[in-house]
Amino acid sequence: MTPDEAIAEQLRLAPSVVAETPADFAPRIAAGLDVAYLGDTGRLVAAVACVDIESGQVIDSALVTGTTDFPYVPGLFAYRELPSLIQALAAVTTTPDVLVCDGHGLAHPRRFGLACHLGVTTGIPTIGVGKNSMGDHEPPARQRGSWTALIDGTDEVGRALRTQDGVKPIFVSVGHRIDLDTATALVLRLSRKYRQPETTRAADQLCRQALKVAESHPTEREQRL
DNA sequence: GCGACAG
DNA sequence: ATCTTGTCGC
Repeated sequence: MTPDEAIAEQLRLAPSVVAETPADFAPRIAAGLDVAYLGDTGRLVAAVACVDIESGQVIDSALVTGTTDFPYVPGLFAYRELPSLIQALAAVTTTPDVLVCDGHGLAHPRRFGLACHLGVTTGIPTIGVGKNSMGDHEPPARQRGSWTALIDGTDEVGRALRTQDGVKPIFVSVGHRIDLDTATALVLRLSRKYRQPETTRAADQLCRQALKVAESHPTEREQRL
């Protein structure tokens, strides 16, 4: 698929995002998803970490190695990462109640970031969490839990959320089947001690760990060179 | 036209 | 994302 085709697909899928929380939503397990890359080889590692929301402990996880041919294009992360993330999700034995993804949801130029794509594809309530924003926002108050609106044009596409006192905010947006208030509250709850939620931290750690293993495991073709 | 631009 | 040591602070 070309970038132009990907953009067309995003525009086609964007209307299927549901920004409302199911009536029976009472999440017990949140899954964090992340990807790490091996240089510019196109090889990557995708991780899913299932976290018990109440205790904050990792109860299950999965790792997958894969490759990508799609280039890095801001706004088109899904076409780089989604296939591997779906595989990692399939490899986990636990069924998460909500996904917390590395990257924005509705806080996206076409209102269809990675978190929306992941949510619409899986049907699971999904939240987008980014470390950087594209939209405008006022800095939230210094205290943990304070937030300001994240604006793109005239739309409120997400929130700049302060997860720890005096720490740089993270950016929360709706992925699918959740509302912004619920998403914000859950991300804050998952961010117990650090800037990022435990879900993201756990998935990130798994990826880095796996990267080291992969580096010591050259591909067959690389061995012949 | 030019720069900026989630991971 | 990734390349990278020490260092300032709670």
